[in-house]
Amino acid sequence: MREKRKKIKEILSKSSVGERVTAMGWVRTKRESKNVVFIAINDGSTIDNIQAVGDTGKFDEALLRKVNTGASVAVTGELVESQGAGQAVELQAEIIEVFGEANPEQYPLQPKRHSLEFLREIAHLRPRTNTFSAIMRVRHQLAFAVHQFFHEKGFVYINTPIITASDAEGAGETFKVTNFDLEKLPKGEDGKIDYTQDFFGKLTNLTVSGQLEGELGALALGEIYTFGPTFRAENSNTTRHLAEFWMIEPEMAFYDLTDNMDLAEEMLKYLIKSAMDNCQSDLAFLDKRLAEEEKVKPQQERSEMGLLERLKFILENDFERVSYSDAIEILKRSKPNQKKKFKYLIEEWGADLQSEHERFLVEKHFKKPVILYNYPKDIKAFYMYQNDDDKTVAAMDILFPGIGEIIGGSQREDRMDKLKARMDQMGIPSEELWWYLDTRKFGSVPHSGYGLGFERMVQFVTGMGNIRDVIPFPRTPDNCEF
RNA sequence: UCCUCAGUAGCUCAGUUGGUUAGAGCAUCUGACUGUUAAUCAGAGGGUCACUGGUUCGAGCCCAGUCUGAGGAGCCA
Repeated sequence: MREKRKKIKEILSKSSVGERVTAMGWVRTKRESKNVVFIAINDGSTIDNIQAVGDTGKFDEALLRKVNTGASVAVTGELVESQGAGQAVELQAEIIEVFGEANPEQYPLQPKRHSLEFLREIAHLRPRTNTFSAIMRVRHQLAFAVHQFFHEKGFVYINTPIITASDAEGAGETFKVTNFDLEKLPKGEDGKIDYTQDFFGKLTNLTVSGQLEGELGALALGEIYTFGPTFRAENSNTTRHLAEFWMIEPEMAFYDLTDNMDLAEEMLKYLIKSAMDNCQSDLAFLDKRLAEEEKVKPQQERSEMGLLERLKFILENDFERVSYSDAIEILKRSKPNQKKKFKYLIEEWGADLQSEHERFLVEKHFKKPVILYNYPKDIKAFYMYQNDDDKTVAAMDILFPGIGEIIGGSQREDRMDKLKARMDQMGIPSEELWWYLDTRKFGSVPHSGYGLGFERMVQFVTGMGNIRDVIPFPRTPDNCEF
């Protein structure tokens, strides 16, 4: 008879020698010699495997033949002190049951190192690897910590719509939402598609940001946040872009830009600390993984700090806060600019900062996270608060080493006349956003908010170089498998 | 979308100046082994050299196109 199943994490941390337990999970490796068989089992509850040991003679040969890498099993037996090195305790197997076999000639995951590119092609199985199960557990911890952080601060979690009609946010290309028969689109007399016949009676798309609706919440509940999926139909093929990603967007009434930066920095540190406190074994594994990956790289490309070191460094240091104008001065005087090493040279105030400039500031100049604020209004969105200098808006971007922009936010323009004027200037149809403008018409208050790309955060904490490896099933141009 | 690089066994890769029958490690299978840690040792099987066309007496290698992947850029979180 088997015992009630215990998770391997519990067995390894809470069970004591002499206890009879049942572990269930997937076989990582089986090592067999004449008299003894060792089975490493993992159930996803922890990065660590439990080693089951069995006397070969006690088990049916046909049964043992089914116990291969990838097979799912239940093993019952006494927890004993391990005779071998590598683990403190092991399971002395009395009963071995096989739930599902995994044909070793066909099962793609071998007990060896696989490339991340190969694992991406088998995304349905990759959570069974050490690396991906560790990433997924850290991802969970970070998501949980997001809710915990805002909850502790009295923020209200609101769900903003995923289908929206406003096309005015200007945050990139959208995916259309329709129930039209695409083979037979209804057309008006002018030959254009007649959206009044569509499901919502107008053109709709998947959300590119919950911010505008989030502001509505903040201007009633005080402090809110959203945490939901976001969709961008940009044809971006980079290590930090997805067509479908998760974004955290807090929005706070009575916060100015400084309050906004303070909150963002505190939140990022809270999330990192939460992962470090609760995912020690996973982060230790990822730290080692990254170190091994770096070893192969040429000296120049190696990062100065290991993963854990880097995370600790973030916790212990204040982010550098630099105005856009100061950043431009620093860049102008910088070596790569003087020696014309930048692809885009910084010549005058007003230039948009390219990745190479952001990387220089974060990775070379300050060597720590940087918050850039007060950007030229012409390179930023219509809803940002217009500063008195008439040139800049109260925007802020938080830049992280290796990731680039992890947070983008601003104090919002709360003055109706200023907002309306800016919308007209930038060609944003204010009729469509009548509900947004209403919040400025009735009881407007200073308020701020920002957006955190969740996957970029997971990337930073896990040390993964490609954003496609920190989401279970990545959606990118030309790829919607699984 | 643009630029660069790559595609050879299930996986990771080597393959010389274009020259006979395409190689290794791991994985798999068979056997050996009294406690292994990605076990070890011996042997075996495994290939549309991404695809299409071209050059050549001869192409994995050269040329053109296509597809796929990666890195970078732009866009951004």
